[in-house]
Amino acid sequence: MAIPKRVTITDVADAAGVATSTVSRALSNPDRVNATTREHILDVAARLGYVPNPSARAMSSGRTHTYALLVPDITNPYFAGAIKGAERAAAAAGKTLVLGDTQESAAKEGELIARLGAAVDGIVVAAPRGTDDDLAAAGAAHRLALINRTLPGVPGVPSVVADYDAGTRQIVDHLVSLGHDELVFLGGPHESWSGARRWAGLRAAASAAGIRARRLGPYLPTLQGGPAAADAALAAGARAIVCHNDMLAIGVLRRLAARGVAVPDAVSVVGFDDMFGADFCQPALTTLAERTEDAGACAIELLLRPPSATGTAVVVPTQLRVRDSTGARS
Amino acid sequence: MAIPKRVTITDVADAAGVATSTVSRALSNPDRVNATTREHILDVAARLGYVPNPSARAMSSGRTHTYALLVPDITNPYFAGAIKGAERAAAAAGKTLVLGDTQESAAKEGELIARLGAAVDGIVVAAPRGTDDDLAAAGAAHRLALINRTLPGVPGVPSVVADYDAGTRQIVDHLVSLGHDELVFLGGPHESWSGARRWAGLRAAASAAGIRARRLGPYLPTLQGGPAAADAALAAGARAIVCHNDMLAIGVLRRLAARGVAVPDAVSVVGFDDMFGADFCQPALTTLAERTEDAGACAIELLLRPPSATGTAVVVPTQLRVRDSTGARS
DNA sequence: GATCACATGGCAATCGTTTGCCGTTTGTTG
DNA sequence: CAACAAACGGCAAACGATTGCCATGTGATC
Repeated sequence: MAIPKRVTITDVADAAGVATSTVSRALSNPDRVNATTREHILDVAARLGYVPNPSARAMSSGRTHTYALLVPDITNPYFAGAIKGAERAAAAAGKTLVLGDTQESAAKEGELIARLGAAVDGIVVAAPRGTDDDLAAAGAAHRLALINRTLPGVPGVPSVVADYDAGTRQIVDHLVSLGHDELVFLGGPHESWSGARRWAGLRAAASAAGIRARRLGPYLPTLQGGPAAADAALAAGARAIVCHNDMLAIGVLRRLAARGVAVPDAVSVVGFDDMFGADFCQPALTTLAERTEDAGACAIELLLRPPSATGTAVVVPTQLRVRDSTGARS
Repeated sequence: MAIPKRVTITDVADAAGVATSTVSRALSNPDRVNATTREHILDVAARLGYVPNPSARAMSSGRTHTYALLVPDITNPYFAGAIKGAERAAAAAGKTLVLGDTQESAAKEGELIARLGAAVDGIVVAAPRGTDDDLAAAGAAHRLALINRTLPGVPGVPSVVADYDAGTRQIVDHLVSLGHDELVFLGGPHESWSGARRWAGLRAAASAAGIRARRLGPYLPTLQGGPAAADAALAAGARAIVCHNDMLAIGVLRRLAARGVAVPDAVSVVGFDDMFGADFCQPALTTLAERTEDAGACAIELLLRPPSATGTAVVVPTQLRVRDSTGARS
């Protein structure tokens, strides 16, 4: 099973009777050669099955045409959208996407950035776990773009964030329209940047709407966090519960069902993310959808653009998906 | 925001007062240099923050230390496990994983193989969409490994497959023990290799157990396929339904619920994959789990190994997860 | 008809690393 | 103490592409 020797640019040049430089230009700088010559070279290249060697290309040009996407946990469906979007944007631009799983660890994240930094033209970090300083340092050494995190005061590191302000307002408006006059937020880990934004948004929106908002937690942002969170919410007399994310929300739903609490009749539950499964859990979850696919694509596009001196923060809209887990206050 | 110039092996060599070859060997061939020298070089390298340039390394050594994983649809949670496993195995070996989404298309799959083939040391194709000929050709040009597909008669292309024979036997045994004496299989697309294996296994197991097995379909292997599939199964008088995969099974569950058919009291439903969400849909789905994470890791490991002349087919076990969607025959 | 500009293609240096080969040093052995 | 081998480190040639610079040829312009 010998791997056939690869066809190099020299082979093409020889076969076409031109110099390698001409072949190179015919392929990557079409205006630089005569149309006839180019046709001929392209023909020969196609006939020989020539595929440029990316490493060699990277060596001389300095660009690898490869981008990296780092996520805290690949299996978390929340990130599947971002991965898909990034892959789509990269593929559309003829770029390659490499994927890294940081295992929710700031250390692993830093390691990956250092290791991949040399191999790619830019790195997208989704929901970064590192500190602002970590990220600023990384941003100084590599092209970086962030998803759901901003780096205030650090120019040159663009980011894409979900519009939590508008989103949380939608949540509050929805609950208010159902007759609720207070909500309980079941928070996730304190370090979570998006968690902080979600709570800040909820609090502001609640205050604007004249209803009360309380925060409990932190809880594990997973199914396993559900029981503790649900019990605490019930103990606090909650009628409207907003959860840090859908995983927790679904965990809460299960606990409520186990305890015989009717949703949405006795208690309303809202999640964040519109994660895969949010529509087929029982009852189907009302949740704030984030268009993570657009966010992923957008982050890659930010890196494809020439670096902008001023750090951009693209805001992607969010939408409340009203399903069956929210209802009129009892 | 100038990207600082990267430290090269020459810088390290100069700073350490040795030749570049020595630095190179100190890093990648430790036994070839004196321990003292190596220590010194490693120190200097660390102090300077030297990171080897992967492209340059690839140029001279021919190995990129990068592997590709191609999946039909990144957002399909079924593949999340394989992605995670592959990433884990690659990271453990100090390798980089690049990800490709073939969008369920044989053409895109072929394109990606051709484009990435030059950039990686090996490619894992999960649930390949290409024909046997396509894959054999690709396998001749690149190191390839397949997940859930075999290439009979083509040596040199190893694969990892789920143990559907044992798995379907478990399903049938489970149904039989619940008093069922026939089952209806709601099939997915005809081209699906695993679909064919699943049906073949079910049929054989059913025949061995002395119960009847019928196949309906093909249906869309998605939530959207549910209504048509469920209606057909009901029309056929099914009491035990086995679905091509969990997505379809959940679609079927929803349709049954909508039609007021009690699960598992009136009808039992079984899926394949133990996909994310199978445990929190309503009722929780009995399904055959595939350990896709192990499969992904295993596929990468097959590529990490020196090429074996004889194509291997690693079989990873499957397990039936009995939940709430199956019950005694009514 | 001389001059000039531009289009075109070739030469050769370069990117950062690996690795085959060779020279030197050092230690071992008879 | 001579002879030899092993250990170690350096030189320089690859690897396959890009790209700055130069040489040539062509047509346009005065």
